Amino acid sequence: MTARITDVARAAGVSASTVSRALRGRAGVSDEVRAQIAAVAAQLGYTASRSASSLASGRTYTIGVVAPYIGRWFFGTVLDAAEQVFSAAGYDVLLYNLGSPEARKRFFTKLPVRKRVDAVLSLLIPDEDESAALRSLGVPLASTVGGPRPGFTVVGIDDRAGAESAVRHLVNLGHRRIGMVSGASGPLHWTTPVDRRTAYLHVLAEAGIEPDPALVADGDYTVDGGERAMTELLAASRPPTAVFAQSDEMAMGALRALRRHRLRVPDDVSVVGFDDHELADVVGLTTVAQPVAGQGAEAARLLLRQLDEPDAEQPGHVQMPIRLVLRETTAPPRPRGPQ
Amino acid sequence: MTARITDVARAAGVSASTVSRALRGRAGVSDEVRAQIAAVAAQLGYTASRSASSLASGRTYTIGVVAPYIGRWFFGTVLDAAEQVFSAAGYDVLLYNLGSPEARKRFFTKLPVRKRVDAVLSLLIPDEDESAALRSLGVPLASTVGGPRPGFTVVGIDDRAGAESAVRHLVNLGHRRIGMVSGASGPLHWTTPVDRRTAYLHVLAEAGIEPDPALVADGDYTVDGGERAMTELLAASRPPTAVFAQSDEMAMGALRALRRHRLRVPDDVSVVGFDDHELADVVGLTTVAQPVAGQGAEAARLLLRQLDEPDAEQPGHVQMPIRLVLRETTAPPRPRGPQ
DNA sequence: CTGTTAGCGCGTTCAA
DNA sequence: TTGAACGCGCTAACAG
Repeated sequence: MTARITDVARAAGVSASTVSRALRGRAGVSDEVRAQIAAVAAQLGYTASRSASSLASGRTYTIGVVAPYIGRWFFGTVLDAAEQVFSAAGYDVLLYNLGSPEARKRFFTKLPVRKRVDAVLSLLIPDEDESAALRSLGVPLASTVGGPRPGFTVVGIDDRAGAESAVRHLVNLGHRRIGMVSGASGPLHWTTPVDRRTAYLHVLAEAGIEPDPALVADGDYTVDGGERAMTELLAASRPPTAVFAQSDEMAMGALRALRRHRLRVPDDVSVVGFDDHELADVVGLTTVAQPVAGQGAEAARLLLRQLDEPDAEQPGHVQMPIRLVLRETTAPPRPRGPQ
Repeated sequence: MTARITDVARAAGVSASTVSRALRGRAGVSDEVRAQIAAVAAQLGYTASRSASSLASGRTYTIGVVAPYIGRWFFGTVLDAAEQVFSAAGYDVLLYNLGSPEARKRFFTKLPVRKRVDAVLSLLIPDEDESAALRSLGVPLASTVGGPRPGFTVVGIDDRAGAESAVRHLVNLGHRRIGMVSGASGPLHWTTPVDRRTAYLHVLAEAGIEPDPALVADGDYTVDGGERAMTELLAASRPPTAVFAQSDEMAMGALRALRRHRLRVPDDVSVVGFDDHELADVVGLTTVAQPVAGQGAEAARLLLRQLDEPDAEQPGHVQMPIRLVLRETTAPPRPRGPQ
């Protein structure tokens, strides 16, 4: 079997406590003894059992990360960046993928992270009960999505400002019939789509454009959903000359739908996305760029800092910069519109 | 604090052992006592401490997943699917993102999963030493990449057949100057790019085409790398009329490079990818489709079966189906080639 | 600076 | 069917 702490202690001719102190870099061990122990431990291939040490110390050196749909670019990228920060600091990551309602319910009722993690990073927006459940863990909490919430350190962007810049861009190009492929309107307590919709309506009002319900469709934050939504918009009696998609993946689905309808972008229809997806550049998508990996890394760092200095002041909300990236899917409307 | 097993025992008027047995569904507890205990536990919000129970039992109900670059579509998708299978079976997932050489080295020397996981799923191809390190954990091992390896259950595809079908497609269209954007040729012991390269050379030989080293460039499995590689190929004295990219992400980078050079696809240059990325459809990319999520889910299932029935026969290698998907980035070469 | 003692919260014998 | 005793491997508090 694998070596235990007493094996190292015996081989080094010291007590188990000394080995423990030496290996964890705690003070109170002479340099030579420490070096000796390190050598013996390395030779025996000794690693302290996390179960045992966390049982004894109460610290787990593990961070719980809860996410919906890891396969989605946005979440995968955030997770990737956060994981790097955590593991560089010696923390492991316990991942919970809560895409399905059952998985989500199971997680929040059983709360398998209880006593298993030192902190939680949430990539999803919990509702009131879920928030309370997380707070009951008694560990630092952070999130990279949604607005400020009590008990959480939230690293996000100004969704309204971002969406406004996208829609305003279309207005400035001269579009009047501006559609929107919105995010999931489902039971998720997701403020993002709401904020972006508010921004959309706000800019239309500002420009004196009457909103048309037939020009808004739900794209469920997926490529396929975006395609369906765009198809729906194109079926309107007076289809849009420009569309704001609340995510790049939906925007790409919209592009696919347009291609299938033999409509040209941006000649017939302009499209703006949101995220600056890794592949947005490939398809020439105009979009609102946000620092996705940056948000994951920053949230991770803030969590680690809370762990290191529990008493230090913590920002409740950090806002990262956004910017409109102009590419090739937007242009002024054609004189007479599509068809 | 959170309730411990003795709290439940006291409240239910039984001993801790009985609570333990009752809650884990072990035999030897009367139905009424079991129901009573379940009620009390639920009311107290009791969940057994994973640290304590794994220390006592040796089982962790945790699976370690090691991956490079979770942010990459392929790995994110595999991970997503695998996680769903694991969590549905009551297992947690410990994620290790080993993108950087330092992270990778740290992981394999310290082996933080020792005594922490019941099994390991590897999304990367370990070299000999790394394989040995994983085997030394003494737990079931599975992988979704590369070829068969001792000690591992590998769920993969026939890389050679897949690459051959892609290159043969180009040959059949009439192309003679066929380039390749290959995968990382770095220190990773990654048999995939080697297999795909072998297939490429094999098909060329079969067609009586002399391979030209100037028509092969390394794209590092990234979009940016694919763009660089394509740019390199275009700088050749006689550039290719068709290109096989070893991944869709590199193919998309190649498309971007072509667009920047004002070359049209497929009129000037044909492009074939590999993976059938979620967005391949959006850009109309012809590619070799493989069941990515399917591989993750299947590997996870095989791992769980090994945990349930340690003595059952296990397949060492499972091959999933592939197929060439024809879209719009491939066509016969123009009579006189580009320029 | 180092060793000894006493748990951390469970699961698992063994008796009853 | 149940309970008491023990130990999983480690860290923390206390001596020395």
